[in-house]
Amino acid sequence: MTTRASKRPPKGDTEADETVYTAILDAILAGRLVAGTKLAETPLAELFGVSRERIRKVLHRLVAERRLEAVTNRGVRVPCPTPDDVRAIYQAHRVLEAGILVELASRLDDALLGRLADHIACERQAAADGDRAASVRLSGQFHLLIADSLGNAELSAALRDLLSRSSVMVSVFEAATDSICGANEHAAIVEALRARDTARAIALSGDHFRHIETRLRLKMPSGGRPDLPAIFRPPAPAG
Amino acid sequence: MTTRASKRPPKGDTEADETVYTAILDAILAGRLVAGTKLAETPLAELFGVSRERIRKVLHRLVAERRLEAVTNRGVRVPCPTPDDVRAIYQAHRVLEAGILVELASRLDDALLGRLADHIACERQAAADGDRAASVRLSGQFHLLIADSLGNAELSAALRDLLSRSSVMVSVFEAATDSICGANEHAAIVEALRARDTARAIALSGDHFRHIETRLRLKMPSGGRPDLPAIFRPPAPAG
DNA sequence: GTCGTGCCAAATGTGCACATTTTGCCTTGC
DNA sequence: GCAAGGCAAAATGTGCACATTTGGCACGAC
Repeated sequence: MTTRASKRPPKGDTEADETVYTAILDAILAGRLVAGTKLAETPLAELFGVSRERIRKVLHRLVAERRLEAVTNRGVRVPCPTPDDVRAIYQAHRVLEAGILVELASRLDDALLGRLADHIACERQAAADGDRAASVRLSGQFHLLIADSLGNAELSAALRDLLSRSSVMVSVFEAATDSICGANEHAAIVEALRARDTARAIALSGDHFRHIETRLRLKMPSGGRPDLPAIFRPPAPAG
Repeated sequence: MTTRASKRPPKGDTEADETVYTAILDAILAGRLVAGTKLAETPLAELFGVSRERIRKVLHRLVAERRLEAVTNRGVRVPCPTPDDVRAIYQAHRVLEAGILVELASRLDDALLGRLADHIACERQAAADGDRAASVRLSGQFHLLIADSLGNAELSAALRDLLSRSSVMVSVFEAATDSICGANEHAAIVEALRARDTARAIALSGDHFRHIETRLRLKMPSGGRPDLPAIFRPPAPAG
């Protein structure tokens, strides 16, 4: 307490890190940062009004979390996922949710069924109101709700990590704007759970993801940008 | 090209990063770094003969990957997982493998069944030879083999991330030394897959993980160290 | 005798300056 | 006119020195 207001914020730097980190991450997740964009350190430092070292730290953290890609001496870029990459993420989500449904079926209670029903009611309400943004958000949260129901932090974290990567939210948005009937598919899954028909719940969940995958595959290759890295990549093993 | 051999290796620094990173990570995974150990920067820098900044970078990377825990201005420590944490990881693995088995059942072929049979043969051979280390290694690789069979890099990475955290390898070692009959349980799972009995395969897999969990729960609380952070943590929600 | 307070050493966090690499552009030769 | 080589500017990577915080320890008060 020798000096009141020192030259610079003496302890608020930690939140400065968080501010920059959150700003960049939000920009990635919201799709404002187009895939392939290079994030130079100096402009970011000037933009946020912080030192370049601080930007470097945040950027390296995002690289470690696989939110950004880094090349030595050539800076970091927003990853440019190929359609196959996105498909792999949806497939991984499908597999994970199948396992979650198996576990969930063994410890289903009325309280959980009620929460799922409430959520679907919210989804339908948003759809009825024509609130596209809310519909998309609730549609994604349905799967998180299922995962979180197990109360396993590792599983929840793994799923969130999967979803947050490769600008999936944008993809979901693209897919959901076509048809907001997702709530019905969600309701069918819950109904199968209520009937203790695990196999049917898994099958419905799988169909649900395959629907999204199909819509994505129809949309993604027709993107406005050339997506050269994907074009010149060796052909997918068709598996 | 002004000076031939400059003061320091001009380009080998990247591999210096990898050397330090690998050394610390290996020490964590192999259990040589006891949980709760503090990793100060200065001693590590002197030990590896590199600058403190390099150590800092590696440490922060490990923190971002959740291999280490960091507290501001108080350095980084090796995480001290509670028995509940370890149990959660095994539960997550169980859930994930259930989903993998569902997917695997829909695209099973003789080649894959053959590879699984070969692997189990290796496991039994190692058990017959009394090679404990090989048995443990092969036992863990069985689950990785199943996951990798789907050819989904995201799933494989998620599983490896799950396994590598919280010194699971040590736990597996502890559990497996009790009884090396794991190969038989693995064989039963493969047999159910061959019979196209997905439900049975999932049930057997679940039992397999529950066996390990049970052994762990019997062993872990009796550890030699006090494990105070775990002791003074609020009681588990018994769920 | 024990508790509270103030100071000192150590460790962490941060900004800065320099070394190295990359890349776009200019010059030069064919 | 075109291509190849080199040069310069910019951007990244790194070590260093300093500021700040933490934890322990000693001294003094009750």
